Amino acid sequence: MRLVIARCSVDYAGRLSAHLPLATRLLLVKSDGSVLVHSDSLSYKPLNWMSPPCTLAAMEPDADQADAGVIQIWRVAQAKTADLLVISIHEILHESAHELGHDPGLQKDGAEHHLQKLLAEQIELLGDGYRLVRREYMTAIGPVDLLATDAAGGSVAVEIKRRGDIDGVEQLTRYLELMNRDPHLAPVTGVFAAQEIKPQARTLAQDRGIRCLLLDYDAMRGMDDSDHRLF
Amino acid sequence: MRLVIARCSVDYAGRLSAHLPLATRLLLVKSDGSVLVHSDSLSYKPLNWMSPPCTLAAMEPDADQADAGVIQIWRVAQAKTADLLVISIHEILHESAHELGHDPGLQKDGAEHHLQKLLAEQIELLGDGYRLVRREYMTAIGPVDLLATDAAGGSVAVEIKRRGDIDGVEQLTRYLELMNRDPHLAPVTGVFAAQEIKPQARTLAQDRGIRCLLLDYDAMRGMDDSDHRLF
DNA sequence: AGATTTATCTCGGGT
DNA sequence: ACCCGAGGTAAATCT
Repeated sequence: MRLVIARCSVDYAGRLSAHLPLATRLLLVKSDGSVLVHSDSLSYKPLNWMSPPCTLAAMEPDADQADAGVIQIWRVAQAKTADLLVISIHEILHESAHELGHDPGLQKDGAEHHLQKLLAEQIELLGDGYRLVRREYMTAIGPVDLLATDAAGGSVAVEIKRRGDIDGVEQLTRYLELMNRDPHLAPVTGVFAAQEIKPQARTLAQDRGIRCLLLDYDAMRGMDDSDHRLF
Repeated sequence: MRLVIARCSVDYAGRLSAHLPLATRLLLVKSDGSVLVHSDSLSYKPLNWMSPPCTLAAMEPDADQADAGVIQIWRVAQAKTADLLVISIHEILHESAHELGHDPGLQKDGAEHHLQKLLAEQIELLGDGYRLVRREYMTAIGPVDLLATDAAGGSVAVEIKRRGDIDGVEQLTRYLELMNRDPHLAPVTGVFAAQEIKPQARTLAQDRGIRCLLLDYDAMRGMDDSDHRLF
């Protein structure tokens, strides 16, 4: 990622044509080549930008442009469409480059993780006498979301999804098959917990003796006060 | 504007709750207090953000957080709603602040101007024998987009819009009324040219003897080579 | 992969 | 002030 603070003007020609007069702005060049032009205020979205895939070419200004005070031209072209972003740089006030690495962050599995955390804290939602053994219980083929014990002390594997689909049931089935080979755990029963369970998934689960549990996210959040005392 | 490259995790609690695991990201603090969290790829929009008006408070981590490697906590609170963004900073790799000044903002009317320029160059789209008199022909109540003459030498006033609406027809009607009082110009006929003309506008125009002309922006751009030699 | 729906939508214009 | 619709919509989800 490259950060450049520069006095520049910007022209965009594509689905519409737009122009940004000369001013000091942040130019943000991401590692995929995309470019964002940000001002110091108003809104999370850039004044102008180019989405990947695109190519950035830094060019020398021609005589006219140099006379007008331009020291460098950035030409950002979309790979597929004819969209073109041209940044005329008059002065560079700051420039730095940084290696950020890949970002693991997706808020999607954040929600699923949150659901997992909430159900771990409210394990009684599985039924009376249930107790949590551990979250992310590791097996040879991957972590089971929750491992618990029922009132009789039997092992229970819980797979948590935001939307329960057939492949979620298949996944849990593989875990159960493996875990039931372990004499320390067996017999292990399964619970398929999700905010929404598709009819096909429910049918498949019932056919395999897996219990389905609908989760009420809002109610679970309401029970949990950690949202209100977040740090 | 403050730029911070930091290893951090992010929690957002508001209309939804989301979590970003520990990774290196760009934290962008604008002068209005708003905060943007950007990763190095994918999308022009931040992974997470807080819109103004909001307040940013930098806090010391508590004992547990310090043990987990947190060196600073940013707490960004929305002024009106209960939205809260918490950034747990583990390491700061870069930090700089910059004074950008006010941004004059985006000129979006560029499309209409571009359309005017293209139609002026391709005035034959109005019909055979048409010739351009001038762009932005000045009248007492404002400039008419194009003034032309038809094959018979009669005056033609052209109003250009991106989306042709009723008020565009009204505007042209006022121009025509005024110009037809000028013995040097009269009689003046009207052409309402737009990429898209609303049915109501078309009906009104026809009722007033104004001709409607649909403009094919892409075709007109294709005819014009100045797009290809933009800089 | 293409179509459809959502969004902490944003942003403007009109009433 | 609220309502409505477009967006260089972008991005997630469904088929």
